[in-house]
Amino acid sequence: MPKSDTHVTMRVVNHIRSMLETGELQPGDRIPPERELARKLRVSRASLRTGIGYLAAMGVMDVRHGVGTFVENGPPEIGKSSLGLLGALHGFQSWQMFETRRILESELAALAAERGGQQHLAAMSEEVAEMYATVEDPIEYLIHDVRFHRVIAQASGNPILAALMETITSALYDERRKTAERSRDLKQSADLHREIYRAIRSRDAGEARSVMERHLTMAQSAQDVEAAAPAPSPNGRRAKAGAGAGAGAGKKLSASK
Amino acid sequence: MPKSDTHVTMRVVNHIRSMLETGELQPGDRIPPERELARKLRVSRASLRTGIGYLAAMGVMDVRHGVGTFVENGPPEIGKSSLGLLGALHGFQSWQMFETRRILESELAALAAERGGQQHLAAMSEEVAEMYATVEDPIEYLIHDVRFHRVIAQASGNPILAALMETITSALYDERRKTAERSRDLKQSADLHREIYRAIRSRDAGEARSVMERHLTMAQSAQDVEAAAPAPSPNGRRAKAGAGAGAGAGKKLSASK
DNA sequence: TGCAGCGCAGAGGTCCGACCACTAGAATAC
DNA sequence: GTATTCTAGTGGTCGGACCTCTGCGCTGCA
Repeated sequence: MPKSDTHVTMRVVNHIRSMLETGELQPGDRIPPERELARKLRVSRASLRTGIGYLAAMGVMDVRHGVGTFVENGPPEIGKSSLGLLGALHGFQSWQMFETRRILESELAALAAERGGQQHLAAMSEEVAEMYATVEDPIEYLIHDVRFHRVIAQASGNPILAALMETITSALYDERRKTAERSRDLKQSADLHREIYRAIRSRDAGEARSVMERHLTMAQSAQDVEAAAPAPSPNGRRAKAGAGAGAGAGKKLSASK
Repeated sequence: MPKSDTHVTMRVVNHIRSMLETGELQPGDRIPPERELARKLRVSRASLRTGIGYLAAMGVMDVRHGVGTFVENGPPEIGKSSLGLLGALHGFQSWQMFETRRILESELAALAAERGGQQHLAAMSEEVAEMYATVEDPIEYLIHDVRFHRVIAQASGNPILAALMETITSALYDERRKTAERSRDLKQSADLHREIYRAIRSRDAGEARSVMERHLTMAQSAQDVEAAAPAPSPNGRRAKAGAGAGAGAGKKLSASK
């Protein structure tokens, strides 16, 4: 962190922070224009922008060119866009991301079984049905797959865990999407999701956890196999394979919103 | 985030990013002075600083006033300083953080039991001994407590999980420190840590997981009690404000650097 | 009346050039 | 030899000009 409490830019961050804590600023709210706010806080516009940029980088603010700056409204995200950079820097491996995901989601499923409400169960059921309906369309299938897992995260009642899962998942998303196009056995995958749903519905936390773990373990090995296999000719994209000493982990994950 | 590929500031981020991926920049390396780099990239110094600020906010760069800008060298950190802001924004609850920590650390302990090396076991043993030696000094004890958990995280062999744990832990650190001063039963705590160590040493993943979970559950309830009972300063809101001129998220905790 | 298009106002994005503040190491004084 | 001061270099802040984007009211044609 390049800031301390003596830095001018920190004055901005602290100001916004306190406004957040006192509820003076609510999610979705718009903050005053930069020029105006800068005058009010007695800082230059440049410094103000530094502070806002810091907050934006952390997913607290949402800056829209030509429109204004708003307090982030969507679900919490923790370092979502940073994982790619960090991965390149520290050489995160694909298996480490999968392992993390497996752990998080397994516990998420267990918690969902304990705390999930009717609306969550209904949403899960819906997504499972959609998965069965799209077993022939990998792209569409993936959408419902992601949504299913997201509902579970919400059902867990722990937004922090949900945010962490979202972080990992989005980093893995690009790779998943590449292999998704040639996925097989979506029927089998849908069956597993259905099993997870049933375990959660019957409030069986242990079962939910173990089935989720089985599902993700299978998904990982499936993807490993498909990623290692030579990329099909019609698809120009090259599977990443094991690059030598380079960072072998998440490369390009979307940073746009 | 507020950037897309057309933005000038993104050119900076992408440039650094690619230098990271190709290994042209290594952790600890210093990047050229702002004025020079700005000229080289054909962007203004202001834009360059915006990009660097973005990277710094994510823990990729380390900017030191009067010295230079470096590629972060220490262990990976994911959104460490952001959790406080996000918490204020989305209203994270203390129990949610504890729950997350319990889950992460339990699995971390299990993985450490499976993969921990001799050096990790030695370090754990060391910290346990130090804990016993400082049962009368809560402040000192806490240092070794934190270090013990950190060693386990390293021993897990999964830097992503370790980084997530660090994120949660540092967010809890402030509260922990406050109650630490009036902690009792440190002997009992040390005993539990010793149990964890022994489980890991004997490669008993299940035992390590369950003891760790027990430890953290106890720690949570202990802190809840202590935080609720003696309230020197009655403020209705979450403990956070107060003391120093600058609150800020967890800062002085890192060991290396 | 309907609506496609123009144009303006306001917001963020970029740039410049000057100056301030901090750090580390060299130069100096004791 | 050690303590102090000076200085070069680097990030931090400033303010003010100008660019670009977005939203929306106004215009003008069908």
